[in-house]
Amino acid sequence: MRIATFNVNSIKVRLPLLLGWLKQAAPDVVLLQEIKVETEKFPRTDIEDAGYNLAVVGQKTYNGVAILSKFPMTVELDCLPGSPGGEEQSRYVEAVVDAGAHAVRVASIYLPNGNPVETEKFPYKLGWMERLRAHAATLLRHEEILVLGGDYNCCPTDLDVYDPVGWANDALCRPETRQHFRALCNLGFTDAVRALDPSPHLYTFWDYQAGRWQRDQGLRIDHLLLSPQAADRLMAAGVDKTPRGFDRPSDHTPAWVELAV
DNA sequence: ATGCCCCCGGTTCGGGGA
Repeated sequence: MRIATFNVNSIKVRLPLLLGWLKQAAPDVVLLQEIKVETEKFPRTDIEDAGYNLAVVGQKTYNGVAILSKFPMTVELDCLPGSPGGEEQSRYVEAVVDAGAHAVRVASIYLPNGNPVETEKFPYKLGWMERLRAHAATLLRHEEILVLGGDYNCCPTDLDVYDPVGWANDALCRPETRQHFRALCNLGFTDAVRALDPSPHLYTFWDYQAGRWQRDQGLRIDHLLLSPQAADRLMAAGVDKTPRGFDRPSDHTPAWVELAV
């Protein structure tokens, strides 16, 4: 089973690119972020015609996540548990994919950016990361094949940034952000892409500005975290850079894992 | 040093992204 995560930066604008990529890459499960559309306005039939079942948690203008699956799936959660005042931002959807002999639990995650760090946005991000860690700890007790994938808005180490010094005080690279990400991993998750490829320039995001893509000045912020049961089945993982080079691209490109399921 | 570019809503500009 191949599972990919892709921040599309607007499903409306990216629909042709996404459909072309789905046909070419043929992933079994796709975790989408930043669909930027209300649930009712998601281009459902286009995706279903491409052979995928759908779970959509949208909102107007910002955020929004979805799960595409060639296998039947059951939606389990449409927000991250533990929000103090209810969830107003669509950043989390979780489902169980029924692959016949095995069930695979997946979540599509759009973690808050957190900039500027001197505003309330940064503590909001860290609080969200703490809630994610708490929920992930609960999920691990099920001992399932589990994949938490998405845009984590976190560069785990300096190896994941084209200019670590310049980005040191950014919310994506701050020590607190990295500490929270490590705390999540240290529950027992495997950062699949990094586990199989220690090389630099393993980026998943390149800013539209300043020719960052052309210069390969990117960030690795999209991750697929595997439970021990999923990691034991890890066959391959990587970043598919091709969609970033297409016309009218997202600023992100997909990361993917292949599990022996 | 700053902004570059892109998307959104709904206008020709501001908010947000990372």
